Amino acid sequence: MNKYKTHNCGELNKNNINEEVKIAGWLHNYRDHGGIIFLDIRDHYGITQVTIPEEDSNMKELAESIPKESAVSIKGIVTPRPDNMINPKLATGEIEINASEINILSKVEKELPINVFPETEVREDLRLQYRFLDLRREKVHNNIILRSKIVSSIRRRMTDMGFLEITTPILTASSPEGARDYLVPSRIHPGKFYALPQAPQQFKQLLMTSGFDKYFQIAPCFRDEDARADRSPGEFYQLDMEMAFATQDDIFKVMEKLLYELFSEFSNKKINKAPFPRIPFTESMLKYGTDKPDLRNPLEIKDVTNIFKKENLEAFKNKTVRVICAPNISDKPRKFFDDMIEFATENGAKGLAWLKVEENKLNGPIAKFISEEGQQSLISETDAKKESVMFFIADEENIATKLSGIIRTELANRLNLISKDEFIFCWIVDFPMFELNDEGKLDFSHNPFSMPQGGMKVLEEKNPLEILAYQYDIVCNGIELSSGAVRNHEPKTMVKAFEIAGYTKEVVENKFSALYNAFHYGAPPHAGIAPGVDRIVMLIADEPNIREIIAFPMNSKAEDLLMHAPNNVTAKQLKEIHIKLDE
RNA sequence: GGUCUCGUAGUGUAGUGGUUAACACGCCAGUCUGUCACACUGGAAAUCGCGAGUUCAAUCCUCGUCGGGACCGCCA
Repeated sequence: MNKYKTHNCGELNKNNINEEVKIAGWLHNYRDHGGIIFLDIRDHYGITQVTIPEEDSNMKELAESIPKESAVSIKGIVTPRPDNMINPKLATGEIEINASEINILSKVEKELPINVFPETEVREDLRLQYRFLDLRREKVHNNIILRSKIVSSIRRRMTDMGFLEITTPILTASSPEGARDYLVPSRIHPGKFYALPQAPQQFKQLLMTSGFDKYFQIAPCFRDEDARADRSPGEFYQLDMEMAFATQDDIFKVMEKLLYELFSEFSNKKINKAPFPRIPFTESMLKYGTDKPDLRNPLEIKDVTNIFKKENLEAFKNKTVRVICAPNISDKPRKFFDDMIEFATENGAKGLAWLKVEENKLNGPIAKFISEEGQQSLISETDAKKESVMFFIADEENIATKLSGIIRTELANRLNLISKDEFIFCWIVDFPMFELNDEGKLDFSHNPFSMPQGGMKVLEEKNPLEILAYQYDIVCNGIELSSGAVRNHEPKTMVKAFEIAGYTKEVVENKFSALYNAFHYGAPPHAGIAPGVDRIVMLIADEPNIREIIAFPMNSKAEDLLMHAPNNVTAKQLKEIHIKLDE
């Protein structure tokens, strides 16, 4: 028999009545009724109520002396609760343990800095500083359990589909592209550094070249970039996967099966079935004003630039004009529209004109500047029904696109148009291979390792800005879970692509020497993707902040308040790794 | 790096140019044999983040500073 317990706190029921048992856990709550004392003992599995026999005054005194959240072990007889005292909220609600022995295993010696129960709100830095107490609280505790189950489900499903989990190095070489690296100084090689991988990108491509057909890994990734509510500073996990002799559709098929089944396993929300909609990048930017659209939002953006070219509206002249038509809101109070205008201007819009749709005409502040023909065109272009309201965004094209997206989301939120019990996945496809950077020079718009659609031929013949890549994102409810791509496995095409982006052959040879070299020895065509595990868990757990689904998260300034990282190291340690501090 | 925002008992909040700084949870003591967010009675607990300024008087107004958070930049 285990020294501390025969059963956990979630499993005893009326089948155990009259058994002598031991449970161990934390003193969750305490109710002293004078004659009778109730102790709630909580462990990872549940809560069991313990009663203290009235006649045993020593035990009563002992029980009264235990501070909440102390660790205890209790021996006693399982007894049925009186019929009218059954607690349906507890799995163990039919029984209680009549204590015969109480052992205090570890006492709480100070006042608790945060309430474990009842679960009141606590400021976040304090929660992180006392994460071991915070994690006892039901909500976060359950999130961590959920995360564990999701991760093991992912492993099982990937393995069942024939993928091999292969781990790749954590100490590797700094890579020139992308995010800032975390550097690790080398002791043996003065002045040289390892880097923590931003992703196992090159390793997984090398694995494909090594003849492994389907690879995956729950991969830790490290990027020295600032945090966001949905983005951990420093480190995060990806479901990294890659397939050899595979096309975009092969990746989509695997991910659609995985994501649909995974989300179905852990959520009761409605999920769209495969195939997920494939939306070309340019279409997404126009219709939704973003490359990560929330398809729960029924509002769509239309381009009406051409209609306004013929109209005499100064403010819209020579601008890109986009319209969002929201149904059944013409009876909203004036304040609703004023607030929307305020929101729009706060986000950088020059204004937000709006028009009510009436019987075959438009009504509102700018209606008099639009011809009857123009009004008809607007109504038919947006397919507007009576009592709709059209919102207009007019600006330089890029800004109009972005603003329309922001306003589309805000309108849907304020009008409560977004269903809370639905997951809608989609693919954004056909990203451009190149774009102009701020200095007006050509650069890779996403991943330099992506295969251009059409291969070497289009690189040689087409206007670079018109070349599309086999580059795709998977998006769910407006959250980008991942980018992926069919990789460029041909050395010559790689060199050409880099040349267009202004890099010499030497750059490819030196900076990506492992891949570039390997690809000369029979690299298979391959493709992959790497959805963020943290974001998947956030979506399923319905948590808006990433710290709620990570056991020991850093704060937004990339500090671990529990372990005090980063911290100072000794002069000796620095000397060994040949580092002099610049102060 | 920038913008916004928050900082008041252990915790979460309220509040005011002059107060005994309020409420809830927690804590301590007491009453109660059936509670399970027990109830009831009483109590302890706050240099109102820190510094400077304005003022007869600052927790409150101003400036600075420190700390937390959100967003922008950044995240191939």
